[in-house]
Amino acid sequence: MTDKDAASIELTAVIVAVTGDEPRVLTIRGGGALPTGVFESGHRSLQTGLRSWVERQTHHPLGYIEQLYTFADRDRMEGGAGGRVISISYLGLTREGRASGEHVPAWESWYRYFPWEDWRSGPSRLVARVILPRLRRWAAEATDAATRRDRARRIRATFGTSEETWNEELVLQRYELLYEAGLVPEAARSGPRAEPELLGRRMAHDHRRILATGVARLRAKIKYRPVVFELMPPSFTLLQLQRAVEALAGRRLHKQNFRRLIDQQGLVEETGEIATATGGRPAKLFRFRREVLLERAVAGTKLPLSRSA
Amino acid sequence: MTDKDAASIELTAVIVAVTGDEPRVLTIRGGGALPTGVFESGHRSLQTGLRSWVERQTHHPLGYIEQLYTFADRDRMEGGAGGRVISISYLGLTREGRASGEHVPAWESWYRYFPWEDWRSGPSRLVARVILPRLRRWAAEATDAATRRDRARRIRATFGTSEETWNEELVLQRYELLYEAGLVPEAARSGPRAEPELLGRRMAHDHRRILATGVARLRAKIKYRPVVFELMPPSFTLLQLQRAVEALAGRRLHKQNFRRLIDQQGLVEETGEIATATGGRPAKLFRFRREVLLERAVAGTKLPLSRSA
DNA sequence: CCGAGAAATGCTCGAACTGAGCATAATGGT
DNA sequence: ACCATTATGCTCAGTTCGAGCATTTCTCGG
Repeated sequence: MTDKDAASIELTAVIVAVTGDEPRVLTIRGGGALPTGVFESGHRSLQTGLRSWVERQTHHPLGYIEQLYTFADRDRMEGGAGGRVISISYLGLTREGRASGEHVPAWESWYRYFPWEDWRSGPSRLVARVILPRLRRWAAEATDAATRRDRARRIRATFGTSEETWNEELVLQRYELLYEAGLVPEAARSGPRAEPELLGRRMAHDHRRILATGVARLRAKIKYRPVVFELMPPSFTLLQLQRAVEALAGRRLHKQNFRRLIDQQGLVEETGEIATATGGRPAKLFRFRREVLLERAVAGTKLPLSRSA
Repeated sequence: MTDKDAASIELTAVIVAVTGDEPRVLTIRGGGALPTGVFESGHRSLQTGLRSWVERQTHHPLGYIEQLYTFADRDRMEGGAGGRVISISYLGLTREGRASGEHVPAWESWYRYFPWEDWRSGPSRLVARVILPRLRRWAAEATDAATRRDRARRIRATFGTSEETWNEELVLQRYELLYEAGLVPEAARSGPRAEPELLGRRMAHDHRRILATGVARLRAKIKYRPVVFELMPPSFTLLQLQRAVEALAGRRLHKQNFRRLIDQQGLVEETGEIATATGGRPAKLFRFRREVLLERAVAGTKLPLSRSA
């Protein structure tokens, strides 16, 4: 390779936990950035490089990890030193611990960065009162009629038109639409707006985009893989489990049906113990049946297979 | 960044088409490698870099593209020149065209690389007669009892025990298991075996692993996104469509139910024309309703949502 | 001790979806 | 005209899914 084409590899982590019914993400610099570090020649693999960075910066051990996405078209060549930056991001799940370190690590609710993504108390008022009006203005101000129609369509596709059509997985598409419409601070060329954090707290570089990617991936994944359990304590009540899923999905679930779903899947077993007072009738405690991760690689088909010939 | 930590970025493409009821992948060097190139400082983005490489090497235009995975722990530092290689892979879908170029591009059936993945004519005989016996021997030869049990479990989990438990999505896991068991040539330290290509043709570097990743991703994706249509001609019969899906999934589908599924989803519309003689009664021709890609971001939930409060 | 409030659990019911397969309709070939 | 082959329509029963009623068990304020 020639020096000209060499790149520096940056590892960025989206580490998620759920505490107090809130989905949290591990941040540094007082919530302004995700844990990040350079992939060094001494690291054995991407994963080990990432683990060592996160642990160095936050003193927090990681559990489950999966690769998220690799970004390269990021437009910051500030230093001018030449050479581009490739950013490889990972999604990690863990239970919140006490993070510490010189980089001021902290667990922040991810809704602080995407306040419009929380529909747990019904349709987001922020979407209805602020975002949609502004987006519609943006759509209307296009000079080209085709562009206007296309913008309107994208607004409809990503933000839906009602609680039934809201699709909680489109986190990234929504963020990118807001970005394109110039409604998030990262996109504004001018100085800070007069509305601090109304449309979510900004983060350094493209970290908010990476976070959106992580949230979207996790919201999709909880539907077909038993990953929520990575975020739960060793034993928990079914309501606690439901609250964790709701925190991630940003939506309320039907209690009885949620329970039916869980035990149909045989993912948990009773510990035999009872949760002391949770406000009403005491609840049975359950634990995750880790064996299922080994038994079945899970996931069912959706194709109409035909029986053997 | 210090020079020591700089890396060269390699782009690798898994380009897929379906022709003659076979899933094909675009290769170079006579089928021995995937189209690859260095991500140069002149490329605007990863995607454009990839497109330019593939088009230069194969003279073939690309349609749909998505990022697959980023590999770094590849163990070839042959040149010793220092600096590592990061390999960013992409999955592309297109219709087969005449590829050409100095690199000898060619469309190869992907089952040439993974012959055990084709179950369209019932349970793979290769799996039953060759693979499972060898894997079981490998499992049995472990000295540690726990290792033996674990190997047996992994064999069961990835290869299943019958046609009903075969999971076509586990392409990567199966390849990696075979690799670990030393059954694929890439893993063998010694020279070529006496069984040319019995367990699939080998490819340069880790290209077969990348291909496995692509096949797995595509097999998963056809179930929840209308991506097959990227591989179809402008108009087609429902049987052609079914054969394409079967080619990708490596399994036979139930004809009537497949049709029901397709039109329930409203993905196609009649062109009004009739296919001339396909061996039996003439079939209606259909076209993909591209609008659906815009309308719905698709995908349904699986969470038991509760109605508005 | 009594009644209200909050949760935990059990169950039911009808609508929608799925897996399998029977039956009939068109064509080309022998 | 009969056969092989593919296209299409429809049926039927088993399962899954969305909603919601009914009961059970605790805690807490009076």
